[in-house]
Amino acid sequence: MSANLSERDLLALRRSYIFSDMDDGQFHEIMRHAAPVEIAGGQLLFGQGDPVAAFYWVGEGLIRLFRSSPQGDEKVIELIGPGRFFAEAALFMGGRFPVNAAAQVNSRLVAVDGASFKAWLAQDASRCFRLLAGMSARMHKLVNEIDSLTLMKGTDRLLQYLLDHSEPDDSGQTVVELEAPKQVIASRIGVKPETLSRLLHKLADLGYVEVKDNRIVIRDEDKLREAGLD
Amino acid sequence: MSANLSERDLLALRRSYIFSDMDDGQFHEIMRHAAPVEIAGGQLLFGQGDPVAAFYWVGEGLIRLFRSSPQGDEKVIELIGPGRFFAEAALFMGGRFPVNAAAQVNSRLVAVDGASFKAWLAQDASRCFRLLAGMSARMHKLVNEIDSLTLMKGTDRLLQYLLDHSEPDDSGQTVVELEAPKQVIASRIGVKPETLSRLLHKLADLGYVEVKDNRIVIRDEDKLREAGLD
DNA sequence: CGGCAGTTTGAGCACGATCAAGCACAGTGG
DNA sequence: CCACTGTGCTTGATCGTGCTCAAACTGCCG
Repeated sequence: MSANLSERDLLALRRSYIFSDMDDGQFHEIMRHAAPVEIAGGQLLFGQGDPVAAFYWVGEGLIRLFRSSPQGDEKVIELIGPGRFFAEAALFMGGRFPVNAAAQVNSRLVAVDGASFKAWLAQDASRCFRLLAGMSARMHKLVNEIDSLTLMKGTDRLLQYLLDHSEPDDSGQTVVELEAPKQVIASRIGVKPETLSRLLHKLADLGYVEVKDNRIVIRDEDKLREAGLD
Repeated sequence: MSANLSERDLLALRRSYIFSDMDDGQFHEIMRHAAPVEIAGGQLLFGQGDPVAAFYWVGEGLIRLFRSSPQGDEKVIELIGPGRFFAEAALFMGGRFPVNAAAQVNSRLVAVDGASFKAWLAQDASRCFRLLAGMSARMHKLVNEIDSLTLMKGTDRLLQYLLDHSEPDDSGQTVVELEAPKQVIASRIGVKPETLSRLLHKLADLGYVEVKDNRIVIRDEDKLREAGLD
């Protein structure tokens, strides 16, 4: 691998949870084993079961991690946006990716060579601790996911998703900009596209939200938060 | 903590994935910070949100890791039997347990002090690698769990559970001994107890299995494995 | 014997899936 | 420029899995 990484990406990686707090020498040493990757929207980056050669950091774009069933249905496990890593855990998992990864839109990634990274990790236990913490956090999210898939209904999961992704707008409103097409969001929250459509409509009818394409305005955040809904 | 651990448990721990391949000195050093824990069936070991002081190894018995909903329903995330660790990951997760843990039956555990363990880990990166591998494996299982909760129906999950837990019998039959009461297994596979009862009955009617209390004899393993069921 | 927990069985219902049609919009080619 | 096509989303009608509520049954223990 060579180091054709942009200055901007190097800076961002430098501040990431894995590589922060280290001197320039160390950082450039590991970046010698990192390479930029451009991938077009819709393309598969790797498939479940593929051998693991590297892990990735997202500079720009959106990566969809998903499982697919023999029947062709797919379940979106996670959507990975700019500034985040994915597949670090796979390095330690027997050499095979446990999920598929595809670009949702044109994306710019950085691939960090797995073997080099492991060698670099092995030099200092404190480096491992960051990784352990990152993996723990991800495990926690997975447990939450299992929790909400079993203990909650579709509506509740949608509400949770909306509240998790809501942000104050420049005009002072609380807004969710859907990061991907509705069908992908549907899979993410564990319902079919038709159902998501109906759920959004229901919330709109009840006056809780306003839906306009990918933009969802939250009318009454507190009411949503308490709502067990009917 | 003091070291009142039984010789048998020490030996077993010595061979566990975390502590194998190390000399006696190292091992006894860390075991000075381990303590035996006896817990009666039904008792709560720790609750979700409790501060993490230690992680555990099961010598004998069965521990139920679960989440509970505001409505009082609970979802069993995992059942941990003899020879396995749990809550190692929680050490790195901001100091709070992400799930509840209760003894399913009277159990004998070993609690390993978290702070001491982390200090011990920090001395050598290769120790971290074992832990990373263990956590990766657990993450993989969680992803599988999400997968089957969304992509499969109750019957399929039951079949998967049965096949995963089946063992050859002394009399040559393939048998599953349910490790816990049916209601717990039901929660584990993501259905209500009533539903599990009906599903088992259906499989029995179809001639795939024979159910007698906690003992399930698998009639035709291959047929089960292929069966998408009707 | 009565009480209790775990399990089973039954009847009805609700959530969400499925199947199918229709709509809006963008890109393409005649 | 306008049909033609494809894609994403919506809407409607129907169906099925699994939940809810309720009652009865079992084995177990006081």
